[in-house]
Amino acid sequence: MTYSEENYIKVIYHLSLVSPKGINTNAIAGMIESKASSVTDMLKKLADKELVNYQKYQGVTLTQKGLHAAKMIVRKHRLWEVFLVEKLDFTWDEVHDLAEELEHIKSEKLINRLDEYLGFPKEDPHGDPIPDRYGQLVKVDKQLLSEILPSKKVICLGVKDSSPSFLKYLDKHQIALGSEIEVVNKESFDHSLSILINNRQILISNKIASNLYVKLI
Amino acid sequence: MTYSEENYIKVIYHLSLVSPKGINTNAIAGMIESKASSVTDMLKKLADKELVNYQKYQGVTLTQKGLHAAKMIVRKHRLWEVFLVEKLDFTWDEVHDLAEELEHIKSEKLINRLDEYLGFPKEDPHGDPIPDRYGQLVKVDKQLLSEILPSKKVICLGVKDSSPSFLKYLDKHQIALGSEIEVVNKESFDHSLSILINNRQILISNKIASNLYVKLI
DNA sequence: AATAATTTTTAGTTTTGTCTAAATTTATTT
DNA sequence: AAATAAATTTAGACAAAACTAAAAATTATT
Ligand SMILES: [Mn+2]
Ligand SMILES: [Mn+2]
Ligand SMILES: [Mn+2]
Ligand SMILES: [Mn+2]
Repeated sequence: MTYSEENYIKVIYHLSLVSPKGINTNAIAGMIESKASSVTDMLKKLADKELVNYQKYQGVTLTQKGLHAAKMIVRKHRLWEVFLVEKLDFTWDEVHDLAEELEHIKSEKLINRLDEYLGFPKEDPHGDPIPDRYGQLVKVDKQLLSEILPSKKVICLGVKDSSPSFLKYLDKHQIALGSEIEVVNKESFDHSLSILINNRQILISNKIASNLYVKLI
Repeated sequence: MTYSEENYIKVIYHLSLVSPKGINTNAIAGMIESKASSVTDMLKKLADKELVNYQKYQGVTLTQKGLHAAKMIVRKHRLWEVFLVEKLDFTWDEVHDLAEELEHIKSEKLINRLDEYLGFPKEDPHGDPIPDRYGQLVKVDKQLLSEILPSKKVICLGVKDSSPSFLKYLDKHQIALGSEIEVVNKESFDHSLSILINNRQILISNKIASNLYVKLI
């Protein structure tokens, strides 16, 4: 598999988690920052290699083989992110782009050794699950903070958006994975939230709240 | 710089160390396992980017810019090799091919953090020097074992050939970096050597001896 | 100095992955 | 059910990096 093929497979995988039916050409083009015609070309190639099920105009799904390949790329991406944060002291907003490169290094042995070296982590620095060497992953039950009712207490488990700007916002407000948050009030007009975190009460917008994964304590 | 351009620059650098005059098209083609015509095409491109000095039929040399780029690639290659051996328990015969991939990961910050994490090593697992972040490298005075006179004692510093087959040969005969070797006898007919290592006397061919770097104790 | 051998370059293709523009299919409105 | 809009595919082109075969330049040999 080429670098480019791997990126397509990974994007189709991520889109499949959100909408389990056939994935649109345009959705893929959007994620990969290319044009629909380029996507069509690639889908034919991936179908030839039996990595995707593709029929003209009908969208695309991963085959078993494609799904496994995708999980292995995600595994590599997330293990490298853990390495960068845990061992090389990178911050959680710095690692994604680097992992985009590192995820294409082709060696099962390397990634399994890295996994072992890191102590077989189950989650990456953004709270996303890391598939094991067989593609198995632990699905933790999480909700978006925006869905939590007032007076409930939650613990922060992960982020939906892992862009540097969002992560830096969280750092600034001292919201980290593991933080305890109490929803004090929900504003019905704009769906903003008053939350209690680290004994301080702060106001966050709905956009923030709908990008934070939490679970009830 | 593309993956391929980086490989060419690195090969020209390695060839320059052996013969400091202009590097031949064919020599490059041999190292990179491509054809002379492909090399000519690439040399034009590298000259456009001011990474090499190139004039038709006159061979090629690295510019200052090209030399620095080459050293940074070699730095990355060798630091990754150290990482794989020191942290992930790879053997010295397993790491070269992996480092060929890892050396293309583009991040100064990553490589400088890795350098720090590894304790700023001066040499890679094969005894080759690691350029620092400015391209500076410590040149250790070493000779080939084949040039050592009988009855002299040396310490093993590195390998010239770092192919898995040669490295495995050394492992099998318990010759490692740091090993003490005494040259007992040199056979004038085939230039093979009798050496004393780990209190055992063994016979090694000239080919082996001329791929082992040593220094007199 | 002329010829032969070797090396290097040029010319013309190929493959991969991308693009634009046009054509086709599917979905949405009127 | 047409007509219109949107999504998707096809056709044709291009750049990167490789190739083969032929031409040109350099080097070695007679
Ligand atoms: Mn990431
Ligand atoms: Mn992540
Ligand atoms: Mn190496
Ligand atoms: Mn090495």
